[in-house]
Amino acid sequence: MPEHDRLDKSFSPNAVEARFYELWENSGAFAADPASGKPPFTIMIPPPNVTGSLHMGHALTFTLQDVLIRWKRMAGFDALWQPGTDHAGIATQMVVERLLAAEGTSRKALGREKFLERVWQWKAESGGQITQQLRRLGASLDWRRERFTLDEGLSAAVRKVFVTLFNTFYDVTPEGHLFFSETERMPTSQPPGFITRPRLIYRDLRLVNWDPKLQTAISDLEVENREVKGHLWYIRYPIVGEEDRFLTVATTRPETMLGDVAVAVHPEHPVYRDLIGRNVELPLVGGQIPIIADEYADPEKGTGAVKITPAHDFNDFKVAERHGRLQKNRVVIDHQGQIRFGYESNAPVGNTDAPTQWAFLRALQGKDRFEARKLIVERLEKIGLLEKIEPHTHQVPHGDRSGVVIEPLLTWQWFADAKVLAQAAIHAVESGKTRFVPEQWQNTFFAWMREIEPWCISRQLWWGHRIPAWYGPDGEVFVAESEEEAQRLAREELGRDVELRQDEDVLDTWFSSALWPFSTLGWPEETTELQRYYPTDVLVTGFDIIFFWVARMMMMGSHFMGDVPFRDVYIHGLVRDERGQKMSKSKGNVIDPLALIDEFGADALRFTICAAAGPGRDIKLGRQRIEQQRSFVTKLWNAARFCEMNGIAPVADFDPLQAKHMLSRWILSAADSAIAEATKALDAYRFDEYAQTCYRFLWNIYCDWYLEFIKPALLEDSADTAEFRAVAAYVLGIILRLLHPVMPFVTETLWHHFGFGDEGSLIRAPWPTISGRERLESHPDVERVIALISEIRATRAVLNVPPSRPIPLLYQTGPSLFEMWKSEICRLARISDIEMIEGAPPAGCAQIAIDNGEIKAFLPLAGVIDLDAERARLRKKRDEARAECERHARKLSSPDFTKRAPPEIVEEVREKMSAASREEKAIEDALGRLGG
RNA sequence: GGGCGGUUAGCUCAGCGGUAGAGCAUCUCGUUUACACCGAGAGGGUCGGCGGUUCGAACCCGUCACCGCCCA
Repeated sequence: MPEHDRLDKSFSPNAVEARFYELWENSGAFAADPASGKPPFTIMIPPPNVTGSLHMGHALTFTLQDVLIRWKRMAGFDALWQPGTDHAGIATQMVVERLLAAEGTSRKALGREKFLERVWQWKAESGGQITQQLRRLGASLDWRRERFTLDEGLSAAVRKVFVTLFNTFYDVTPEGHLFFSETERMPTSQPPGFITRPRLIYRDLRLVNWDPKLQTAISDLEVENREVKGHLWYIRYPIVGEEDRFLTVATTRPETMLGDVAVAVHPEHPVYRDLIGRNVELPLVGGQIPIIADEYADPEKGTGAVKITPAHDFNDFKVAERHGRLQKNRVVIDHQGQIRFGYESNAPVGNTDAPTQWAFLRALQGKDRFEARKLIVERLEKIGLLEKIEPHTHQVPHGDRSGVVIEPLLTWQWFADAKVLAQAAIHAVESGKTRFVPEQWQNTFFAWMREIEPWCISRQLWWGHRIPAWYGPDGEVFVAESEEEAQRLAREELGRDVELRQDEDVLDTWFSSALWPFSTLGWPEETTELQRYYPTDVLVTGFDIIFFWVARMMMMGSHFMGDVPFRDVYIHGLVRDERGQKMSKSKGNVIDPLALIDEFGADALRFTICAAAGPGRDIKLGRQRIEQQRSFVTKLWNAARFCEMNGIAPVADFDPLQAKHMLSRWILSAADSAIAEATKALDAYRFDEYAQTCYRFLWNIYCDWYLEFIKPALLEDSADTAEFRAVAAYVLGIILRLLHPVMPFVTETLWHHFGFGDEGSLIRAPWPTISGRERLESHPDVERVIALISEIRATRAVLNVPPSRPIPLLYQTGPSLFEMWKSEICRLARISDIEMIEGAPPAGCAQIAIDNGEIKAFLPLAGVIDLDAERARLRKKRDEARAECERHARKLSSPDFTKRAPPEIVEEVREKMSAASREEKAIEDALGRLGG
């Protein structure tokens, strides 16, 4: 053992964590090495927001990833764990805007350029704190390769992808196959014939989810539906040409009536069918709108008639599209969520003699949508067109960042044709090129991908990748990777130099994240990294992120790389609090992983997470659980301390195959089993089983039995002592290596302390392998001794013989077991002496039986124990044996069973029955001796 | 309304066709070369209900109930 201080009485994580982390990082232990010649193993982290700070969800996902990467690194792979952050367009812009507001200024006051400077400044000062926090967790990311989605390289990839997709057209063959054609110079004014061939990225006037607070489009995924208690307002629309006849519609958003273009009823509706094709007057606004037939109108809902407002409702938009002649762009609410007539192209109709309420409408102009709702309802009531109001609970879309009600808004945006891009990704999962673990998540993936809507990729923000599109004087679009290139295209198409204006908008952050698995490796350059590490081996993430990351990375990776971005997608659960509640700031049940690390150490947190990470389950975590699991870290520490005190240290050329003693062979064999099980568990992403295997082996085998068995030899220096020490050290070395992926700090500390290797070298140590063919053999003798000692202990406990009172043990026939293991039995079962007896045991003995009564022993306790208690104990055991015997007998007596069940099962049951019967007999004998 | 997942010992969860398991908690005993964040032991479950398939079901199928998510 190296010369240094003894291990402290307890492990102090805080004293070693930072030091080891630095040691690893500075020595290049985390670094992937493309030149290594080892097989690669790659994990890309789904990049966290640059604004983010470490929460329990991160702690979970990064712990699992770190376990995998450390394991593979030890197992001889060239492990690349690619770190980085994304620029989080909305979140970051909000953070900086808040700062500006506090300084009394604003984004708009600063102007775009100054604002962006400010954001970069913020990023330099406070961005990416999560990368520091991940170090506290022990995450062994290859920091030298850290990337940011707005890096020059990644930005170039974004531009390239955008331009390429813009210039990619697709067609569908009659067989339904997609094919793509790229052209670099497709004139904006497309010749006829090309018009039917859509681009993979295009600009379109469509309804999008508009966040009136942030004033940008957001994607479907950034919208969350919240249940809201609202109302259903029943509004009467006068039927044209009939006095006092109305068609009543029910709506949750009365203010949108200003933009109605029709009323729809079900084509088969018994009452309304005759109204189809006629008109109603649009109240307040005036003018006539048609009554149309559409199955969207559900006869069961409301009145069965629905108002159609295509410019402000997704469903209505589709209805209007089906009825081509309807005016689709009748916009009455603007980007700030205010009433705005004449916004785009339309104004109130007001061209008939219907009672248009001009003054009222003028007063509405510029009013907030919710205030307008109130005013409109009041006015309708006043003129007698409000039939009734019912309370109504419904789902209302809210922006997940801003928290305000989303307004569907008709705007020009850029879209990616997700439907087409999804095809290859769907196929990859169908064909097993990418595998979900647990498998059922593929259904979620399929459901989303098969129904996917066009992906709105433009955002009305400043922080992000500016859309590489430039507009000419007459609105011609030139999409290019640079302004010079756009100029060239413009010159080519227009025949002259013109002034170009770049699109003001930026791209959705997820657009760049989707490229992460290859853009970080240097794409579009053909780097060695790209060739070596793509496709990556596994993506580890939560199910809430399947659509955001998994789906989009799959789409982009499949399209641009021609292969999936990852082979496996491991989906873990969500972290919840002890009671199963989702952690949220508003509930106040958030736990800070850094506080837990401070208190219990990173190893304890990591082990707790790992042990709880069963497949397809959410993970309930709280302080208490970590406190409990910390005892395992302590157990390891104390076992090591015991070893240290007893001069256990690695023996240089120790060969486990040469170990002679039965105990040595038994523990080495058990270690082999633990290695095999732990490795198998990790291979199957069974983090819980991996943790449990290590736990059991260290605690219930190594500590509880092996160390206990060898204690006397350590003390007295017997012939076996040297071997026992060597084996103990060897097995400790296995334990440290097995546990290193999940508990890197304590294991690394002990590794060096015991002289297994240099300081900080465990991370590079080889993953343990099974030591030899016969190691997985069984060792019935040791198992029997353990069973015997356990039986004696149990008997003593039930009979209230205190451990402080040694008692003798008698045995009848001569298995050498008792002689061979005499001292162990005596010590561990608190036996004073072991003696062989001839003939029947003396009266008043308690009987110990193992191997179904094959091996018997007796505790002569006459006068010491309560014979009634012993009788009761034996009767209970006998009844159990008898019941078991009968159960088996019943089975065997059924001809159905013996005829139809597999013979080996029948044989097994027969075995069990006879064993139970022998046991019953043995106990019966003992009872007889006790006269009961 | 559609889909997915869950319902097993007081708690947290394994097991997913051949006699119900672990950890924690509870109770009893215990200072024995580390460890009371410990050691030895014990008690505790008709595996959500009902049907079905099977020689045999916690496990497969159907159905219902309750809980939780996701999508409309």
